[in-house]
Amino acid sequence: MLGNPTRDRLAERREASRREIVNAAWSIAREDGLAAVTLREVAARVGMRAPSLYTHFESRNAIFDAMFGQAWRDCVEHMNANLPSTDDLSLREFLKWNTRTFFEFCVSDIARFQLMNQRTIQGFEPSPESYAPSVQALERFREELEPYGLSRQEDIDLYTALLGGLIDAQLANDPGGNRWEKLLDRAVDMYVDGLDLPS
Amino acid sequence: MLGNPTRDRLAERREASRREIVNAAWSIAREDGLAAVTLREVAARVGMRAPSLYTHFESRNAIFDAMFGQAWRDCVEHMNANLPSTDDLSLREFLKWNTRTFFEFCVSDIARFQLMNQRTIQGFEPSPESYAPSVQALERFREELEPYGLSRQEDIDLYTALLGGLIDAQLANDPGGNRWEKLLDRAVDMYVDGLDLPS
DNA sequence: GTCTATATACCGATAGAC
DNA sequence: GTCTATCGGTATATAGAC
Repeated sequence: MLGNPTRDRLAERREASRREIVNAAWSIAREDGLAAVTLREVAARVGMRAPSLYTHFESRNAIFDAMFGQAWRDCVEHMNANLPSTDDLSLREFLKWNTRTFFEFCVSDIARFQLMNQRTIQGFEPSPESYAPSVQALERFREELEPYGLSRQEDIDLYTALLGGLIDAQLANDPGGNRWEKLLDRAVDMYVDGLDLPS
Repeated sequence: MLGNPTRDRLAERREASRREIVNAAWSIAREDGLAAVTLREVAARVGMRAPSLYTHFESRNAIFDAMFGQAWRDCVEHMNANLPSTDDLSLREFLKWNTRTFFEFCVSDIARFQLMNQRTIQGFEPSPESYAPSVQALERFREELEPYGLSRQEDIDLYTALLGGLIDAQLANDPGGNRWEKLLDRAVDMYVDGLDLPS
């Protein structure tokens, strides 16, 4: 039955409705936080009543699940869209690029960051499908570090803690500012200088 | 009227009730998270009905406020109780002590850490009185760094981001484990080596 | 696919008796 | 100071008409 035009149109409309619902959920989350994403409010923004959402999502958490997957796909896309012009970077230069690009993606949308990296919605666990893009992003990062000889788990753990700490501090203590953003290059220099890479 | 024995006993009983309520709230938070701290559940654990709590606290957030203040007072106390045996420490040694001691305090109680350092309860803002101990803790930390010549805001910001990132990573990705705990000394070495202190 | 109506289960907070 | 009773609101989710 693949290629049946009627079914294609139906599938398209169905997918469009899901997209519209997810977009409405994002707009609420950005304005009033993730907790404010209620079925009533989402439905109101797409011109529906709350129960109608169950036609498109099986639960409220299923909406968060779609948002979670999209956030990480967007993150990968954002990294791809901002690749350095040359691929002949030193480790230091690569990490500075990675740090700044990921930092800016996270800081530009607090609600998205909370959904991606914190556990702010109780009872929500991303499904394996939605979790996949985040695993892919981390795996790709590891592969990019490999040529530099940076493959020890402790080295990578220290970097992720440092990067996460900078993002957290910026969002928690100076949202909209640049108090920690301006420390990014220095932080990477400090990190790289402290590395003891295997020959 | 100070020293009136009747009034003293009443004040003591009143304070004991408040303590009991706060303790019940902590036990709920540790077991099921901060969001599970409802007036009904707190009341049940102290053998009351929910409305009776209003005799001791003017609102649910007032309970969180008391918890917030207590958490930071306990933090200061924990740091004091674990002071190094000698006060003749190098900056490196001092920061290693500070990092480990604060890290262990935070990691030992996730709910408390979330209340202290994250914004997980919407609509809750600590009162000035409850906020005071946290300001005091940070101010004291700055004073302890001063003799080492470490007083630039960027230097301190980088340290707080690093420390917070390590704690966050530990709690989020390896709760109960030591994957980031074992990186603490290395992180401080990296940080101190990267400092450029003014003569 | 969307609706109305409702089920079910909570929540924080208040009034007023005792 | 604690209680019962309740207010007024929230939420997710389901049943069944259209």
